[in-house]
Amino acid sequence: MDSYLNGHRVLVALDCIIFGFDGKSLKLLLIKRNFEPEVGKWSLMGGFLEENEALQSAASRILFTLTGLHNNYLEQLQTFGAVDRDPVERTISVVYYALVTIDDQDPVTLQAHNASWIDLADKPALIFDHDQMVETALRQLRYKAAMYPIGFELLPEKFTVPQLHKLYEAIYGVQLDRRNFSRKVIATELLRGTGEKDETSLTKKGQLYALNTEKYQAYLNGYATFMPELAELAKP
Amino acid sequence: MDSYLNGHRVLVALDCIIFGFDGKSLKLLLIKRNFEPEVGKWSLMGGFLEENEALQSAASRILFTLTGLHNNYLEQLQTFGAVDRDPVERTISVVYYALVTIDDQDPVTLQAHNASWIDLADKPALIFDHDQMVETALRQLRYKAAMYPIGFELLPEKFTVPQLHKLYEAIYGVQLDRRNFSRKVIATELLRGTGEKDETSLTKKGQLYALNTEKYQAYLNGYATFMPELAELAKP
DNA sequence: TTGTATTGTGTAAATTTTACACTATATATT
DNA sequence: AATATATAGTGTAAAATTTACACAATACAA
Repeated sequence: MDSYLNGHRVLVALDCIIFGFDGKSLKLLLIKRNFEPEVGKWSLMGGFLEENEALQSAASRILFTLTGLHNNYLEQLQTFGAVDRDPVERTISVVYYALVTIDDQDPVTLQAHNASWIDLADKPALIFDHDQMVETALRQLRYKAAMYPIGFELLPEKFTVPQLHKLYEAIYGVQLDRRNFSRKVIATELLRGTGEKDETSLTKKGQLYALNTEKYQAYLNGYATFMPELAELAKP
Repeated sequence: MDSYLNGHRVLVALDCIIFGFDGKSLKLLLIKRNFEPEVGKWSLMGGFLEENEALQSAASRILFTLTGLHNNYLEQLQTFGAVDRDPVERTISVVYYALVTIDDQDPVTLQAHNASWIDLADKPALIFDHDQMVETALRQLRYKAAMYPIGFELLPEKFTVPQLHKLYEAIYGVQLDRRNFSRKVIATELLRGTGEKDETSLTKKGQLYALNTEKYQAYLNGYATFMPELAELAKP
């Protein structure tokens, strides 16, 4: 068998939801389009699947193009396939979401693509079905960040427990008791004390921790659930 | 803008994991292929996306073709996009999973496709990346069935609590305390007593319940989490 | 030195989960 | 008809977890 005859072949788009955290709120990397179609409107970063390119590689390429970053957390979310989702031509879009550290960005690359970090709360309306993609991605992030400690992917290498606490409040949009949260995180044994303190603080300086990478891998492989009670917040 | 020039267009396959429950164990509807490629081997039911057809509609069509059923629980799982996943031609496959009641099947349609219900524990090796699809689907089913009461989609209209209990044990592959499970399910208010009893039982006949559809909708919309503690069993 | 903001530790009440004893119903067997 | 066996259904207490909040420690500014 050489090929499937009579098959209908379609253009495969990829769109990427890029999450970041600035210490206060959850952010999205969005682009104000300086190209067709829908020039002037806001959208996710996207592209098309190329010949001899795996989906995951294509998503990785698109993320790299915009941010200059490799090896970030990048996971497939879902594929959007309404017939008229793109008025230009029938496409399906395979959507990925990425977690990146905002500081690691190359500002020149960002500016070249007319991209900026937007507070999730201030998100403008996006083109096509991109709003729905963001909604789905946030739900998936909430689920994954409860089951696995992937939130760390949004923080710099060294961080304090209060920073982690603010991150999780931002992800779930709720208040979490600071003291109970701290104890729970410490109990996971995911943190390795560095002995350093957060010198940027204006008040009491918190202890800086780094990720215990072995434990982290164990958690990713299902060794235990990171914060099971948060999974309930990943609902419609 | 009339079309995207220079874009690479690919064949979009769809594959469908169909779960069923026979009262004892979780089953998969698999086909022993009587057509090319990979004739004679086991695989999931699949097909190709057609022109002017939404992904969800295509999945629904494929499910209907095999089972004669409409309006089943059918949810998109993930898209598989390795370059060489199909040796015949480069394709990507959008995978859906369905929950159906085994009794509702049309045996003639099943036989025409050479399809049979196989115990999940006895699953033969499948073609291409279909084994991986099944593994991912089972994980997703475990997650969803913990958060939302979708397990009911696998049971007949009227069922007893012990039947539901056996179903959940089959889904998660663990023993769940019969008595605690029963109380927890009753507490969800998802069950409406019918006053009838399970006459097929050889010993004490259990009370037959039906689903409270309003509550069911509420749970699907995030009103509450069905069985949060089971979510932890949805891990690699 | 005092006031304010934040970090970090202690602890008890409330809730949920877990484990298991016991009763009830139906059929088969003696 | 009595007894044995299997499954359905109810009760309850111990264990574990979650939640709520008191209090102490650190850093800087006024």
